[in-house]
Amino acid sequence: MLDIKFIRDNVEVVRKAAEVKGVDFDVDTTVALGDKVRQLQTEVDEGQRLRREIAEQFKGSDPAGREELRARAKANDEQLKANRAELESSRTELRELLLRAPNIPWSGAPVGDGEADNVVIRQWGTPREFDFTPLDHVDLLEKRGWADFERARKTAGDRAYALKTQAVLLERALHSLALDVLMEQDFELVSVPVLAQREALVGTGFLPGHADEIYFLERDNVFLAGTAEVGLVGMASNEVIDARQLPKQFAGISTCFRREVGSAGRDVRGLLRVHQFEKVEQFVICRNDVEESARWHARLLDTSETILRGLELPHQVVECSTGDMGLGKFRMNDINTWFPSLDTYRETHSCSTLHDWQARRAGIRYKDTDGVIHFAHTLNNTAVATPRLLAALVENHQQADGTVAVPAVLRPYLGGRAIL
RNA sequence: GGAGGGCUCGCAUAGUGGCCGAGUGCGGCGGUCUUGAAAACCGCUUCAGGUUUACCCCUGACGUGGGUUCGAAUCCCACGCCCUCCGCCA
Repeated sequence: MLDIKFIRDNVEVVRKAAEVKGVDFDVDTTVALGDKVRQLQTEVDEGQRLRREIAEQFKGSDPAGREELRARAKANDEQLKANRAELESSRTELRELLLRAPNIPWSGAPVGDGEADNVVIRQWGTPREFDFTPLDHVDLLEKRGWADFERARKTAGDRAYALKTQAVLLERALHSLALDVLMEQDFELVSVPVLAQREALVGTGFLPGHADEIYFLERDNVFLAGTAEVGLVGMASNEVIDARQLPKQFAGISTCFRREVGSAGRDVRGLLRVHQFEKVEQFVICRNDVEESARWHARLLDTSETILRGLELPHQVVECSTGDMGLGKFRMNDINTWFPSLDTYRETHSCSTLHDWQARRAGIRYKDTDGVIHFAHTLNNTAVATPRLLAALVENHQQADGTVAVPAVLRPYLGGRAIL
């Protein structure tokens, strides 16, 4: 969400942002509606002032005066009621528009329509040369008895999976590693609720606009969150934080649910794209300062890269283009990890800076040392998301006999074993 | 699911139709005093919208929404949430 005042003062900047992000946003209508709301607000304020004035005169008036005051109050109330109703509907309409206002993207982001325009900005490691024919993760996991897809589908339907035996431990090891790395960096560990009310999803920016991608439990009027970010934003929402408590760093761990309707038929094999997965998410609330949030962006990205280096997984960091980054992002960097079976890098992490776009929706504010209240900046990045990363791990570290070499950083979580 | 109690300024509370956007205590912030600290004393201490360079000023909010009234924290209705007990349950 953008401030209506900002839009009013930066019409062309906003228009341009909508254009490069490929989103439909009517700047002129929004500004006009904003002016209308302002006008109505002034009228309502005046009507209410008059109402008060009449009430105050009432006590000191004689019976005839009181009759007159009653009549004046009645006439004023009718006008006031009409204005109020119009103000409320206009406000609602304005908010609907503002919720679809694009954040202004970073000037360094490649301008383009989508993923194809993303640019690789750095790379770590080189894809391994196998001296045997490597299996893809599905074959490998099934060969070892580490996953059962077919039976899982009996329960959960398409894209379902069940991890078994060593894969269960390996998945937990990945999350434990992520939590430990983040804890060392003073992130507060939070296991967040995954049931989310509509407001929490509006606050994060997933609604309106991405309703199709989110599971909704109609009977209870709740959604299933697609990321711990929802829970973390929800927990911070509508609060004023003491500036001295910033930055707030959270490591949110949760199960994540995604309908994947837009990707029907894509990545249907194995663990690449599933409806339910486990993720440790980095989330930061910091001051409304573009330099500070830029530093945090770099740091969140570095933490994920560090984890991947520790896991000895070749990966690329990508600068996402304006068309790929989404409505609310200022800047987005994906990390794509090498998948031998696909002969390509696939997204395993996504690091985003939202400036105050999200904080404004969710009402995340802080009181500065001078007493002024500001909307905060928020950022998020994946630390570890399984089973996709698990699939990359077993594919990259498989050996000819079907065993999997365990990177040194994971061994402490697996009883010291070097091979599974 | 059943029964009862409750929702007021960070916390605890006062306030049953105008003198209440709201008192008191605690906490927090600033100051006086002090070598420093504590104590004591003084002052400040919710958020949002409009207007404004700023100050000021105006308006709204006592869980939410409606109603009664010239006037509602206070009366009425509906809803939400919290707590306690019973039942069920990981």
